[in-house]
Amino acid sequence: MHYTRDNMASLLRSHDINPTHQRIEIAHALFSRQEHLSADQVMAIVNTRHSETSKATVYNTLKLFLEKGLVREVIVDPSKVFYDPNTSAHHHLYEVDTGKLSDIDATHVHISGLPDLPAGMVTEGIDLIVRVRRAG
Amino acid sequence: MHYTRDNMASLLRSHDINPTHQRIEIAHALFSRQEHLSADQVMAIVNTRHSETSKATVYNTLKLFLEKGLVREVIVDPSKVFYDPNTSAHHHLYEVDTGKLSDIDATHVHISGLPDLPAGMVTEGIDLIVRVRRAG
DNA sequence: TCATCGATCTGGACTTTGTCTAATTTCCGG
DNA sequence: CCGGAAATTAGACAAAGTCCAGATCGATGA
Ligand SMILES: [Mn+2]
Ligand SMILES: [Mn+2]
Ligand SMILES: [Zn+2]
Ligand SMILES: [Zn+2]
Repeated sequence: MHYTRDNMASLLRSHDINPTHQRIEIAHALFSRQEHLSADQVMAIVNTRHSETSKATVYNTLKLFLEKGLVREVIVDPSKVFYDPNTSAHHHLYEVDTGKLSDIDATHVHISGLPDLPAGMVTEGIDLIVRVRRAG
Repeated sequence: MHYTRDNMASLLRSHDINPTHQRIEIAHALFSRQEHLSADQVMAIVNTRHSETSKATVYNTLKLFLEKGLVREVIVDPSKVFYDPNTSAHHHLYEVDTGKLSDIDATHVHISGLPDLPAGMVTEGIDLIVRVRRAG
């Protein structure tokens, strides 16, 4: 599977998102890299060649992608949100010095002993973040 | 154990923090409530009677408490950091609709199968956040 | 008591991230 | 082509947090 802009259009349609030029570029930025990007980083990538997409559209589009389940939010840095094209169950390793964020496959990770949820509540997600730093 | 201001002064000294009026008030706000508070909330509590403590001091003091290990940061809401007077190992339950944050005792929670850390890295902490919302 | 001086506190300017809105542009069916 | 809905835009705005130069505090010792 190649992350062409045509494939991005199909991906968007399959998530019930009308594929526009800007949405395709933003999806392409995220999916072709398979990295965790902030809104600012997406903005910079999308506007490298020439300015094409406004700040408002970048924020609106990322929120739309999130609602439609195309991407996931990662809240780990107190100053900005990261958007994650990987929506399969996984956890995160965060290097606090550098801000580098990487995935931890969830298939071998087991979490047990969590208490029952409060009545009438349903789990939206379980985020596990391993914060690491250089030894010394 | 009563959370008097005198006890706050001792607590601060035991963490190598010079106990000033402002620091005692801020510590008292956190420890007497045993709640997760944002900087803004601390500011409001400390200045209820009459304005005593500036924004800069609230932020500086919370950062100092964090460095000295007196409180812990909880990063769960994309728009603000929460400060936690409970520094024992525990996890968090976050109600995404209301913003309500509560503790999950870690003694019965087991996490297994995490991969080895990258070489030269040491764990600073493992944050487990259960995000919940109203069913329906 | 009083002067001194390092530590602390302060107002307010500034930055960054994100939101909002009214106006414009694009897209598409008829 | 035309009309309307959907999408995009610039830029004003808001909230959280940082920074700094100057004011203040409070322990010390003359
Ligand atoms: Mn282009
Ligand atoms: Mn008071
Ligand atoms: Zn990820
Ligand atoms: Zn807690």
